[in-house]
Amino acid sequence: MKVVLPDSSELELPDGASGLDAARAIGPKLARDAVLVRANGHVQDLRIPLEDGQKIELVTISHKDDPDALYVLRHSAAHLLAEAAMRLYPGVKIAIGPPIADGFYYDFEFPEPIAEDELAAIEEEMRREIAEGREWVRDVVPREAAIERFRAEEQPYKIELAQEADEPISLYTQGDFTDLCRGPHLPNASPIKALKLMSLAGAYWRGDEHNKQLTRIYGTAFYSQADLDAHLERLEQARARDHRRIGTQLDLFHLSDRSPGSPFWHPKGMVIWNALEDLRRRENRRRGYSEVKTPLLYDLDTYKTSGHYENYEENMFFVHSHEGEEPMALKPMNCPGHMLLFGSELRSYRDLPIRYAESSTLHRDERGGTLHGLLRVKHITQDDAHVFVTEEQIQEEIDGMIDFVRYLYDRFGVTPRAELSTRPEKRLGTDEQWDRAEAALESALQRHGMEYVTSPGEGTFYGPKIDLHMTDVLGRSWQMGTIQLDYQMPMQFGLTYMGPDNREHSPVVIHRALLGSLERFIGILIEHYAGAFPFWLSPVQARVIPVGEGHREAASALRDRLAGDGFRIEVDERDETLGKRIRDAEIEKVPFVVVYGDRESDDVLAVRERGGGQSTHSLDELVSTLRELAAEADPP
RNA sequence: GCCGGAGUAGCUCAGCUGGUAGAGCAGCCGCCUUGUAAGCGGCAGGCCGUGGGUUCGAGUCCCUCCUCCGGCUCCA
Repeated sequence: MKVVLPDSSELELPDGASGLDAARAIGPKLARDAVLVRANGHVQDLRIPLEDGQKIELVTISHKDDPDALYVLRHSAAHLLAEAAMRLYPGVKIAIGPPIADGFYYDFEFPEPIAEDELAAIEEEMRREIAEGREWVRDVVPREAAIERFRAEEQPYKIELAQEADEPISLYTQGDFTDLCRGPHLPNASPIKALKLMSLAGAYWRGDEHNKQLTRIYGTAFYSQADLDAHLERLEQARARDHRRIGTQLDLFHLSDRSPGSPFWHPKGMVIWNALEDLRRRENRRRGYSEVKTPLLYDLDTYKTSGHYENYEENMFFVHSHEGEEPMALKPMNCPGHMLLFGSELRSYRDLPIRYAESSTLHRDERGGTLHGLLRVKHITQDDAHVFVTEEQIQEEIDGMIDFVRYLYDRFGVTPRAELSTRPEKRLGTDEQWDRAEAALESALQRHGMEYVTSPGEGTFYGPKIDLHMTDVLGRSWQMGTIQLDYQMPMQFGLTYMGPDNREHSPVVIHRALLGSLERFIGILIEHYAGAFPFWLSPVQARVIPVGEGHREAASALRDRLAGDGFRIEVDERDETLGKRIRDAEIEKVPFVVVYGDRESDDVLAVRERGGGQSTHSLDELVSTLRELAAEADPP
């Protein structure tokens, strides 16, 4: 048979030859260094027979940054981990151990719980395995043989997996350890030049909290120690951008045991908060939204009608009044209030769409262990709105919202990942309604050139939705905005409008938060900018530093002049050296520093930009520069 | 909620196997009078998260609870 190499040349091989055979046919070095083969673009174990006419590409240890090469390396490292665990902890049950974005993990059920300081010994054992020259042997066996084998080894999780795996079942053996595995794997362990076990965590079998909790060991591996070092360095740098750290450093907010999950916003943090509120309010007004304010507390009947009492009760705060028997509950969402508001008057089709916007505070009693800085809080402020439309208006309305999304996120130079979630199996409404609703969402995404992934079946029971996601500095994905079509809640509240046919119709409601929660959005922004906010968002936009005591008056006058133009200006007249005050301004990421001494006047100002660039400008020039930058808040 | 880790000065962190708490930065007070990323000296600052236990003695060991961190689950 023949296979085609990347340079389009053909290689003649005996029938049944594997990727490894192909490598050997080309040269001994390639045979030694190859880690996997891509056959017609698909990652494949080197031991699997190639097929006639396949285009093959041999990937070697020199492709150390190739995602597939790292994947195989880490997958094999996971098997070494399992082998080490089996040797050090007799009786351990092994579950699954895949490679992941930055490494790998393996889930175990240990006879006794293990502690983090035991990882070092396991890691040492893994190194020993590598030093001993582990090789992987691939076997393909019938299901029953695999089950029999794992039954003999008393590995219940593997038995369960073998019962479900597609036949034929492949097994990989290294040393005296055999694992049920799809592969591919390295031919041998020698390419694993650097590895590190990172952490220990609990993880439920099959990701279901009703199942037993297993112990997960996370690790990572690379083709070189330098790559591992670089990876650890990247993690360290990411920690420096963590919004929790920057929030403290820049005096933006703090969190307290006195009210877990509820940030205390400091004056400087409030500047950013208010800038976002201004943006939200101004754009809402431009786009036909009406701002409303609805109560924070409602009686239980309201939540029973909305369905929250039944479906969301464990996340709600209940409060007792001295009056009345039943508790009230703090709203976890604005929708019930907006339903009641809509229902408070008789509505005509001529009134629609009605767009209620509100950014009041929501409270959600999140499960312990899930809170995270500003990114997961109990005190939530959304740029929320509920839009009541007729079915015919859905398309246009969604289209406007996607345009709105683009406008908002472009302000910050970020691109959220959009996810379209379509009809789940359990759902309300007719197929025709779902067809139209999904089409409306999809076509709006397409029209605005938004990239998106579709998640079939992930919509809510009451309608499809578009979610917007962003990634934090630790690589975790967070939901930001959401646009959800809802046919049900208006009906639950008995909402109607009078149609042109003089009959009552149910409106469709679109739940929509575009930035999502302001808390979360600001958290992501802090990390995105690493605290160096663009001028229009900067808590302090310029700091004036008088060189000596004699310049304080002039510096204050300059501050007053610029503040009078609406800029946020401080004077740093502390009794510190100029160098120290410059340094502090840099650390605080102040966009402009104006040094004022004997050489300066209104005609000649010494302006230092964040990062170090220096220039001289007249006051008028400076003001017009600042004006231009401030206008970024509201571009045409 | 679950697994693992951790709570020491405003912040970042030391404090080995139990013997009465320490640094840097910040703060305050002086000196210096500053020209583009840390001038010098001094002072003050702690219920060692909470409650209990072991011990002659607990920041240190054990238990409870709270909170935080990394995961898992959850996240209309």
